[in-house]
Amino acid sequence: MPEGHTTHRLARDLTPLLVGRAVAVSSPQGRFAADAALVDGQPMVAIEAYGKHLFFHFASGLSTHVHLGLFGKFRVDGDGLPPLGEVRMRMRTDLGVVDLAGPTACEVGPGELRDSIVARLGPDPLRRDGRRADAIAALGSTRQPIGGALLDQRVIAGVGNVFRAEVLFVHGIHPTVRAADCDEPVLTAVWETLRKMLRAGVRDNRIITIDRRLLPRDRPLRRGDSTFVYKRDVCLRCGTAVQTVKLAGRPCYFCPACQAAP
DNA sequence: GCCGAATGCCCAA
DNA sequence: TGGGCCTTCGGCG
Repeated sequence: MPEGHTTHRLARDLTPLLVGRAVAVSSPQGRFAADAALVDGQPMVAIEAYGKHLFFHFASGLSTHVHLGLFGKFRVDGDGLPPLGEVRMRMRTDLGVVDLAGPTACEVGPGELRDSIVARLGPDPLRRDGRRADAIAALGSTRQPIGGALLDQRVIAGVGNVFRAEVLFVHGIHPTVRAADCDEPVLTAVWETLRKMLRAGVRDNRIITIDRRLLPRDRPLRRGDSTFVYKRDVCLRCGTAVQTVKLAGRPCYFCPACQAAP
């Protein structure tokens, strides 16, 4: 379930297990073996989340960069679950074992690696240094439709296909509206809603974007309802058939009744 | 067993 | 813009 909230939650959860301890790093599956050797046994000094990227910083100045992609998963041992699959990276401390399977990226590099990755990212609404003004400037100066711009990690880091659809729904914005044509107060509100949604995602460790205050009082909620439009057949608020439009190469769900066409 | 889809993204044309 | 890659899982034979 990797959007930006996932990395921040992982940073939070893994910190007490790994940070301040010597970490044995290995690659049972093998593909990460050469890189693992570069940091094996070193003390970890910090875990950093930036958008959908994770950095495990070691005392030597080297860091492991991880991007989960669509399928990557971490697992902490001790819960007796079935095997995770091919374990690309294993980190072991005196407190336990952390396994990583299926990442898009898992590599060790110097501080410059981290900096070059971060340089490609826009502000992260979950970080203290995530500047709203930077996001608004980027949205205001792109020719992209807002539904495309929101998936662009150079504009805002950490937004994925669920949050883009849901935030546009909340503000009644049709995904094909040009970002630059939205008024600044609207873009400001979009940023603030994303921040709220992402924070809730960190708290809940899953994406639940629905807000009862935005629904008719008599609208029944079913068990499992977690979004207004994302991957739904009908709009949670009004029942109109949900449509999709391909933006940034991926289907963007929207309600044609609640989100007025441009 | 095979196929397609899935909260992502890179790269070649 | 399309294909490839990372992996799992459910639906369909």
